[in-house]
Amino acid sequence: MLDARLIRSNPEAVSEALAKRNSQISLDDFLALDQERRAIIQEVEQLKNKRNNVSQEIARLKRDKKDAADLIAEMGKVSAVIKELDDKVRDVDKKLREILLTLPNIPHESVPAGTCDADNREIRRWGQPAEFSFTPKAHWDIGEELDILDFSTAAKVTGSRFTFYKGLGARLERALFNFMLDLHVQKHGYTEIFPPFMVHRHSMEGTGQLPKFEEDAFRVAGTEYFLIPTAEVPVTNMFREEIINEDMLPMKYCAYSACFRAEAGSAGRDTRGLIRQHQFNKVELVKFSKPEHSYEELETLVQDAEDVLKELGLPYRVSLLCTGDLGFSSAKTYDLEVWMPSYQKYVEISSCSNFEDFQARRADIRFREGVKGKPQFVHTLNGSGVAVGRTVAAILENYQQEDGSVVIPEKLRPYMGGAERIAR
RNA sequence: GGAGAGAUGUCCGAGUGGUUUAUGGAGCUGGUCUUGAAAACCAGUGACACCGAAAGGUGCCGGGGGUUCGAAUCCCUCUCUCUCCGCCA
Repeated sequence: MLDARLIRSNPEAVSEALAKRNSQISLDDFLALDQERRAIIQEVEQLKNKRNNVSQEIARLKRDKKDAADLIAEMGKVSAVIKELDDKVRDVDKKLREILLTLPNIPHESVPAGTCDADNREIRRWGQPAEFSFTPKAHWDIGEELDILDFSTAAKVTGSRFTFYKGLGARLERALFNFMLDLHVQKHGYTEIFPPFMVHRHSMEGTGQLPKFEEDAFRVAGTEYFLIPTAEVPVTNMFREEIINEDMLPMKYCAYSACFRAEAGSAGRDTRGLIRQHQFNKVELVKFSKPEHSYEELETLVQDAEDVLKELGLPYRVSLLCTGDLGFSSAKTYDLEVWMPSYQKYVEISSCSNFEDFQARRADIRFREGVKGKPQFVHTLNGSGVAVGRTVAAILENYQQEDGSVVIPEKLRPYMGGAERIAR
């Protein structure tokens, strides 16, 4: 959520910034409502002041056993007007908030201008894509041939875009998120969280999934609960409506969770394999930072996510998203893309963003500077550390052997009961 | 799911319609005393949001709505917490 004061004082700059991210939004309605709101408030507060004073006067008269009928009658009218104006303010406030909730974040100045992913800027690469002496297979074929991934049974039991993992496949999935959690907790100093997998509407609003993207989420019928699309939602909202002590910052959390996404509008895209599922596992990194340090925190967050891929020996690149490709809530995002031999390209496996105070303002997450300082909004950041299903896909494809077996990355073997290879 | 109790400022905790526009304590800040600290004593300090150029004003006692000239206090409703019962991993 953007600061209403910023829009009020600098509307041209705001609409310019929003235009850069393909968001042609007029702020005229907002500005008109904002002005109306302040006019009504001034009027109604004067009346309330009068009412408060006269009520004291009535109390005094009653104590002295004097007649107050005239004043009471007069205040009856004043109160009726106050009620009317209060209703108006409430109505205008609601409209203003609705507008604010649909405005995306303003991109950071270091974000390149652009309209789509072709305009994203590659920052660095790590690792060499493996040369195969044979034609590498896609992970869904590898997985089915090894009998560790079963898509058709999942389709029978649940539907498309779900998967059964079996045997060492299931073990690999579990090994990966345990490995990732240990890495972030022990090496990178994050505090581990195991969050609820459902949240209420306000939390979804707090991190920016709602109200605009409701069709992307799964809602539990008959309830107000949503299945979380990422652990970012429950973990960031842990501190909703809180004022954090300055000396607690920065705070770093990592959380495993299953993630649920309706993938509305993705029909026909990545229909095979593990890349685009309605349910997948992910280890998420979440940071709360003081504003002046949030961009340093973003860089280390990206490095922490990269470390997962380095330890697993998976070639990847880091790209900086352009203004047009930026997520709704984000001010700046780096994507980590892992090399996927069957695609012959890099595929997104992590997305690391600084939301600045956009989420904090929606969820009301603040901190206090010093003992007497005024509370101000924190900056929130998060990134996948990393998506587990896509990591399985990447391992199967990058570590596949000519005989159809898959070598297990060394760092993962302790988590796999010492197994070195998955074979038929 | 049933029955009951509760939610007040950073914390504890008073307060059932008008000198409460929130009592008292703890805490916090400063001071006295002390070699220093603690204790004691004295003084100060009350969240947060909004409107306003400012002076100042308005709102806020879990959330929302209502009654009233006036609500922390009365009514309705929702959420959460606790106790007991039932059910359950």
